[in-house]
This record gives sequence, C-alpha cells and structure tokens, in this order.
Amino acid sequence: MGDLTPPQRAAALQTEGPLLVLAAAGSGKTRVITRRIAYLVGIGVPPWQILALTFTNKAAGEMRERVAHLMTQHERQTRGLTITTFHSLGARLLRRYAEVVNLNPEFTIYNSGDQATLVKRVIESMQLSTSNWPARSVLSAISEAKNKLLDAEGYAARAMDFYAKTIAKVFAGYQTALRAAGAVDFDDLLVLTAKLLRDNAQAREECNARWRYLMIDEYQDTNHAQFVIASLLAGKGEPNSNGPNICVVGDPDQAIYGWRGADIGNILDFEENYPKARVIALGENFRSTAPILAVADTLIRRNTRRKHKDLFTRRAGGDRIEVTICRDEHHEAALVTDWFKSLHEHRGEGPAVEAGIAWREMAVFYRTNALSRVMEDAFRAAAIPYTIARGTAFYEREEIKNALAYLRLLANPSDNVSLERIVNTPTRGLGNTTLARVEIFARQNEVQMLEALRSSARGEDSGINARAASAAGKFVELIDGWTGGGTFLGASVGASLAELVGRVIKESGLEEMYRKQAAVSKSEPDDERVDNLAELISSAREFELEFDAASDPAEAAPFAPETPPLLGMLRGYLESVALVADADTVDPSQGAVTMMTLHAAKGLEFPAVAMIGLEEGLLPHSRAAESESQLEEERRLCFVGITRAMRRLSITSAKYRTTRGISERTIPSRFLGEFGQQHVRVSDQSDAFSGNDSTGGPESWSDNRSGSQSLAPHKASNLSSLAGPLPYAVGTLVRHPQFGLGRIKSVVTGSNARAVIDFQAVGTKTLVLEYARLQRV
DNA sequence: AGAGGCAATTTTTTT
DNA sequence: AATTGCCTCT
Repeated sequence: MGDLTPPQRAAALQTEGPLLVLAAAGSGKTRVITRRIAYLVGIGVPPWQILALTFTNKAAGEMRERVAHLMTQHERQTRGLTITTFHSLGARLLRRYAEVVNLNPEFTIYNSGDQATLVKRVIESMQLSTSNWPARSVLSAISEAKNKLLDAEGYAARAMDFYAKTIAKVFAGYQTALRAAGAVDFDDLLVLTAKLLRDNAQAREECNARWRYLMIDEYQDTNHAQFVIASLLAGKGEPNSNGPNICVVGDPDQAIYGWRGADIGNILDFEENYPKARVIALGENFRSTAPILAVADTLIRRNTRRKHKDLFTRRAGGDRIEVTICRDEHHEAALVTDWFKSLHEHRGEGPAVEAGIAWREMAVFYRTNALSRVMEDAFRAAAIPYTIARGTAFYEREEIKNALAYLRLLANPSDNVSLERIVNTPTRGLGNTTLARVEIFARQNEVQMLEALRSSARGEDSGINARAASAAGKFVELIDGWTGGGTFLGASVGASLAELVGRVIKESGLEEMYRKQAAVSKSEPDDERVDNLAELISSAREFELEFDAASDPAEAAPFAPETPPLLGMLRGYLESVALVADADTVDPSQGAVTMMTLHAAKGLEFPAVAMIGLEEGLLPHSRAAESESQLEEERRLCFVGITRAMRRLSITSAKYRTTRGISERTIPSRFLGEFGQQHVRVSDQSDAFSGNDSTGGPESWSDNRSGSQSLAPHKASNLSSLAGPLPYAVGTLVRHPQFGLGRIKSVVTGSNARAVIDFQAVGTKTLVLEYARLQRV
C-alpha cells in the first residue's frame, strides 16, 4: 500500500461500515477499489463475499483483470468474487428467482429496437394512431416510470389527464405483451430485481448472507431502482456496527445520466442515509497537466448545485489548451486530422525529445453520434486508423439482428418479436396473410405462435392453405432440428455454441440470401453482410472460451440444474449481446484513434484529446436548454471530456455546421467563455485569409458571439440564392452535385417547394428545393 | 407475395 | 442527408 497517497490508503483500508469516496476525475479511483478488494481478501475475507457493481461491462472487466493481477502477485484466489454490472446482476438474480417474480426463466432481454416493435404493436392493437403516439416517446414515459419503480398500475393510479391515462393503458398492454413473449426490457432488469429484493425476504436474506462487502462504482449515476437495489443488498449491517459494509465511489461533478433517471441525490444524500458513514475525498489528480485541470476546475465552478472539492495536481508545466474556431465541420475535421498527424510524427523540439504519440493514445469526443461521420471521412482520407466506440452498432446491423432473432427463438420459443422478424426471412412462403391467420388461431387456442405453426403443419385447420401449411412445416422442422426438438441434446445438435450459430446462419438460408443480394447489387461484389455473419460465429466462439473461464461455481445455480449446457451457454451469450455498451468496445490494444461520444468517454483517459462541436445547441445541447439543472449536466459533460485528457487538449468550434443537409450559422458554446483565459490559447482560423492567433482568451470573441446572435438566420448559401421567393423558372439549367446537369421541367411552390428536373445523365427526378444542393448554371 | 420506388420525417446522450 | 414506412407494380 506504500504507493498509495494517504487518503487513497485510508479508503482502501476502511473495510467496515459505510464509506463514501468522493473521487475527483483522475484521482486513482479504480486503483483504490481494486486495492481495497485485494486488501479484503488479504485479511481473510472469502472472495465470494465481495460484490462490486459497475455500469459497463468494460469497467467490470477491467476491474476484474486488475484485481486478478494483484491477487496472483500475492498468490491469492479470486474464485467467487463477483464484479459485474447492475444489469447483469439483475439478469442473474431474476433467472435464479424467476418463479418468485412470476417470470419465465428462459426470458429474453429486449433491446430498444425490440421494445419499439412491441409497443408499436400494442399501440396499434389499441386503435391508437402511431403518429399521435410515437413509440419512442411512449417508451420514454414508460421508462421514466419504471426507473421510479412505478408499475403500470401505479402509473395508472397517478394518471390524471388524457395523455397520462392513455400512456397508462399502453404501459399495461406493453407489460402484458412483454411477459407473453417471455421477455424483459432493460429497465425491468433493475425494477424487478429491486422488487424481488424488497418483497421476498428469502431472496434478500440469501443475498445478504452471501455478499457481506458491497462496492459500487460511479455511484453518482445510479437511478432510484439502482439505489433501492444497493440499499437492499447492503442490508442493515451488524447490530452494533456503524452500518453495513457498503462502499460507494463517485463524483457528483461527473453525473451525466440525469436524463436516464439517475439521481445525483443518491450520492449527495449518502451521509443522510448512513449517518455513521465515513467520507473520504480524493482530490489530487494524477492524470492531467495543470493547465487542463485549471480549465476543468474553472468551468465546473460555474455549477451551483454541487459539492465543491479542490482539484489539484503536484505536477507543473504542460501546454495550454487550444481552442480553435473553424469554418465548418470539414475544416474542423481537417484541423483535427492535421493536429493528430503532427502529434504522431512530431518527435519533439529542442532538448526534450518527446516521442510521437501513438494513434491509440488519441481520441475525439463529440456530443452527438452524428458528428462522427465527417471526422471518419477525414481520417479515412488521411489514412489515420480509427475506431468508433459504438458497441451496439454491430448488433444493430440487419443481418446480425436476423441471425440473433433465430437464436433468441431457440432459447425462448415464446419470443414473438423474434419469431415475427425471421419467420419469413429469407422468404419461405409465410407472408402477412398467412401469419395473420395463424395469429388468430394462436390466440383462439391460447398457444404460442410457434405452436400454432406446428399445429397448422400437422394439418390442423388454422385457416391457412395447404401450401402455407407445408411452408410452416418446414420452418418448424428447421427450428426443431437446431434444438433437438427443444432438448438441445442429441447427435444432430452441435455441442458447441459456435457450431450452432454456424448451422443457424447456413441452414436458415440467411447466408445464401445475403450472398445472392451481394451478387445482384452493383458491380462490386459486396460481401459485407456475409462477412458480418461470419464474424458473429467468431464472437460466439470467443464467448464460448470465456464462458467456461468465467463460470463460477458459486454462480452456477441461476440456471435450473437440468438446463442442457448448450442452452445455458446460448442464454449467456444472448444476454451478453443484449447488455453491451458503447464503451465496451474501446480496445486500447488497437493502434487506432478512438472516436466516441462524451458519455462513452467517462472513465477513460487519453494523452491527447480533441473535443469537437463546442457550439450552442450541440454542447450544451438544445434539448437540454429547458432548465438550469439540465444545463449544469451539460457543463459536467464538458467537464468529463476535458478531464479525460492527460497532456494535450484541443477544442474546436465551427462557425457553420451542416445538419440534416442544411448549413447553419452557429453560436460558440457558452462553455468556451467559462474556461478562463489564463490557460487557453484561442485561434480563429475561420477566416481563410488570416492565420491570426489571438492569445487574449475566450473573452476576445464575446463581441463576436453577440454579433453572431444578432445576425439574421443565415441559411446555406447555395440555398438562399435559390429558394428565395422567386420560384425557379421552368427551363432553367441547373447542376446537382450528384446527378449533374439538368433542366427544370416544372416547379411546385409551397412550404416544401419541389421541382421536377430532367437530368442529362440520370433522367427525370423530383427534388425538394430546400435539400437539393442545386446550382444555377 | 414480394420487391422496388417514392415520400415523409428526422434533432441527444445509453444500460 | 439518410432512414423508415407506405404504396404500387409485377
């Protein structure tokens, strides 16, 4: 422990009773947690009595690895140690206590796409218009309720107006449909776990008996359900103690999930909940240079709702933060690209020979995912290797979703959303008409869709014709072939998960379907989808290897003892796929620049960081402009971004930005003016003719800012010259960036004025003038 | 039944 | 600009 600072050591050694560690950014928080776990085991606590909860799999994995590393150094066992995410823990507990919470132990975890499909179906079945009741907003209302531990009944009881009453009905219908499909959504994983622990003494006592030391990371981002889970898992503690052994670690200044129901009050009120709690603040920063820290500190001091703690470093020196005003997003991307290139190649000036910074040590942060595209193009053009932290992206590809839908149906035959997705993909003669009839039949006989298809195939009259019945028979046979008729046993059923996934992809006809599509489309054979399917098999193989290694005798119980190993593995695999986070895919071993949202950046650090899009409406985001508390959260988001940087930080703000096809004048982010002047170097590169650098600090553009606000809204130049009050004259010759030269044949005026244009190269097209980037010739 | 084309809509962050 | 959904044509 000699290498820890006194407060770090105090936090690691304080094993008994409630402990709140207020860990500033870069203060060695993970180090403290891992050392604490190692210390606990060192003084004789059995590892299986320790439970550490994180938010992402990546954080859990990293912690697990570091603990394992520490322990093997001291030749200690980690067997039974539980380091996992709230959601994974919920999933495991719910499988184990499935009957208690009235849940199918085979349950599938529905992601937001599945949820949307399901609510939409419920909304339609209630004869409501999906345009008045968009799935997204209905779901967010439901999610908000769930995070407060309100169920459909509770929500209905509080619903006063028509809107809330309707949501309540959809909520109830959605919940019924979820359960009918043997499915739970993300929120259910927390809500049902909280209820289980609250209402079932046996489950609670079993957990309390097993886990005697509880640790929670990123506590500032827990929502109410998570708070309840944590409190119940912690229990009351020994009669004469200061309270339970619960150690929470977090930083109120890094709370960025308020929109997801996270309650910053959980950490601010920790001392009220546990009056005898000890509080340890870790304020010393070991990550960033002094100027970076000073800027972060100056910014975050603007927040009123916070507990101030001094951020300090003992290191001296370091470059000033670069703030660059650029013309537009392309210019911005070019500046970042150049900067990264110079950092990479540059071997330092003068006596201090500084090695070039590796690609993997650089990152680009942005507020919204949409900003990544232009950066991506620039990196590709400049041949800079990059990766984007989007964990779900792979699993959201159509071909992968289809393959997974097959697998999910195997693991849970009631999963109707999955069945509907693939029953006719590739097409096998089970179209809408047939399915509608089978669904009626299924409802009348109170059986699952898959069963209804089976009956139809057997010749039972479900109202479908013979041809459809035979198609249904083939489909059911296919499924049974993979599951061994549901047993997951037998010679024809592969013993390996990867083998099963491979069989499904092949025998379902998915592979062939995409191969054919690739052959037909365009000139170049586009095998991307086929390749992705192959990658899915590899991911299953990888999981298989880890599944055995991670399998833990103390946790083996969740699945019923008679569960065939292959089925157990399949469920585990699907669960891991369902719970991936964006940040989970950040792999520092890759020699590539990482691009990610500010949210995904939390908990990471990079020697060189570029933050782009520091503009009003983007950061702070326009949707967060309603309240002061939302604005403060945006400021914290900015703070999180800044504090990820170890040595170099460059921030850009573009004067014009194209969103959804239209370029608009922007206003520099107010946060730029909150950095202070001392440690910032501002350079305005937006004027092509000047290389003017002003070192005056952010104040120097405050005039600029008010100036730009007073400017009349300025639409894209190409459009203001065209879409004016005068309609295009028929016969005008125009040029389109894609379609080339064309002549206007007719024009329809109005709010979405459009023109029919006859292009030389591609023939006649109807274009909306506002979006078509036309030039008069 | 199914594919392809056209039109309307899109605007945050994520387990 | 890009995606999604609806409608029509084969």
